[in-house]
Amino acid sequence: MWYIINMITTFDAVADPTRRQILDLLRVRPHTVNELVELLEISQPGVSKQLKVLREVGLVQVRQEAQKHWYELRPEPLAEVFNWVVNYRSLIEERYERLDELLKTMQEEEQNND
Amino acid sequence: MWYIINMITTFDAVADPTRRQILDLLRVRPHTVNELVELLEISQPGVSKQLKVLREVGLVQVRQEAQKHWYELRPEPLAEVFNWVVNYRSLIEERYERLDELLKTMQEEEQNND
DNA sequence: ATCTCATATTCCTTGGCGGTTATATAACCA
DNA sequence: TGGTTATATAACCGCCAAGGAATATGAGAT
Repeated sequence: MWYIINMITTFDAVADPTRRQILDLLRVRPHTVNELVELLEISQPGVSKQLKVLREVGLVQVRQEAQKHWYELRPEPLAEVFNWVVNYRSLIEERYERLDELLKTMQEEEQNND
Repeated sequence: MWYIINMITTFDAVADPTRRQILDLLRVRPHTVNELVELLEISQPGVSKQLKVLREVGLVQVRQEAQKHWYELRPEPLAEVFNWVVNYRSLIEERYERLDELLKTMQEEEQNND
């Protein structure tokens, strides 16, 4: 008998602001847990827990060096998010372009009113 | 006295698979609630609830036509997600490129072994 | 007015999440 | 060995989300 329980996805992982913050920090360079604890504003167990989540979805990996655990980014799973949202890219930009045009039109009309 | 309560973000909105499914459907064309109910596998109140969430973050808008409510996509808020994940784009692709190179190297070595 | 169709809202249950404190583990040091 | 540093795990709490069933609202149709 199999129970499929609650597999967390990459989308879930990046939905949490703390975890995004961690990823943004690891994008710069690997950090130890304590370094992250000092940079974030949650307790050490809190950080360890979020790191565990990130590990489970494969977004980070650990390199142990004596007592220190260096966490580093594994960006690959973000491809899923990127590939999803990129489908909307043209729509997003299209609207911006239309907005640009609207603003231009308004400016021109304003000038014509002088 | 101010209570800042639980503002849902665009990231939260797209973290839910049902809501992503709705967005993907609305990307094709506007849909009524009942159309979505038939395409998704949750109850009508369930759909209405997710649409409310999407409305709150500005990802959809409604156009009412008699009893029918046409929901259509408002992609703008996705820019936030896109702009975040795009920072990782080079990292993702870099890795893929390295993988490509590795595969090429392996193939070449294999040929050399003939 | 009443009936029906389309949608929203309310109330409820279940379950998990993000955070905490306390404790365990593990590696190094003296 | 005992002590210290670094991290993980356990137990717990408060909160809210996702979904369903029942009900309300609202807009035609007759």
